[in-house]
Amino acid sequence: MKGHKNLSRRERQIMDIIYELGEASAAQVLERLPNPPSYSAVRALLRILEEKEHLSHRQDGPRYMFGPTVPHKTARENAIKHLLQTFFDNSTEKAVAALLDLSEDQLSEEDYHRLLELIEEAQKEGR
Amino acid sequence: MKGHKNLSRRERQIMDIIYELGEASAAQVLERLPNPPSYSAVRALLRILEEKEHLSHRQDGPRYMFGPTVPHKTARENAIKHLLQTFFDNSTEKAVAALLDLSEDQLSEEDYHRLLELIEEAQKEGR
DNA sequence: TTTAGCATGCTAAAAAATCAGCATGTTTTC
DNA sequence: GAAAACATGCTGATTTTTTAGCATGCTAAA
Repeated sequence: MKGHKNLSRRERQIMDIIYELGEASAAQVLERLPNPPSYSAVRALLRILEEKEHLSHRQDGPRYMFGPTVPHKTARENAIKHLLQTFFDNSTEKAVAALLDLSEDQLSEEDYHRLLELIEEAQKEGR
Repeated sequence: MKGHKNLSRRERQIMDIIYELGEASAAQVLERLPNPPSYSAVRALLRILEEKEHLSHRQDGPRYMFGPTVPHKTARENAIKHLLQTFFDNSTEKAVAALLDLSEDQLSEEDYHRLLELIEEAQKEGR
């Protein structure tokens, strides 16, 4: 019953923002929402997400800061799995290829070096 | 106004299924939907997605086969961009690392070899 | 301490999404 | 060729989502 799969449109948008920021206040979320609704509406959704246990909050001075219930790493993994299944036929290679293709222009010589090391290390550990 | 961002829950589930399969009939979609609704409901949603121009159909004998309007490659790229931004701080390296970490067990010696080649090639082309 | 600025909780209305049913047409099977 | 199986188009009702508004409390500044 859990997972991102059962979130509504707005709920998902909000979760994405919070994953991106790590944690966020209602105002921060509002700032980044496309077609932003009222401040009230955002708070209502945050409350709902908290009821569904996708978020929890801590008090930060006068305001609430909302963060994900699921650890960042877990959420990441789930997101990757879903991406692999939906678009890459569960092939790690295809995904890496697309990733490289997409960011080719922005990668420096050193970046490539680090990537090579990354793979060599993974290879060793795999033994 | 486009993009996956404005899709409702069911719409998104359906689009994911269709991206995964390439194209699909109403029956195929129904088979794979979590908490599957009626056949009628699925068809209604497919019609809506077609109105919004996320899908189009072709006749395949007696039935309709629905496929994405946006080319698979473009959809992929958008999905990756979104993932990078939401979970990886727009860092290709972090994403590759997570990808390797996730599928470590399933990668053979040869797979690693191909990955290395992939990166070396990208590096050359980048010059 | 009084006031202005924000914050929250709660509620109810408006809008959108989701669903199922019926009428109908076309293959396919017997 | 009749019937069963399966397809579509369309429509209207239900449910969920999304929204804004109001009452209230806390913080900080004048």
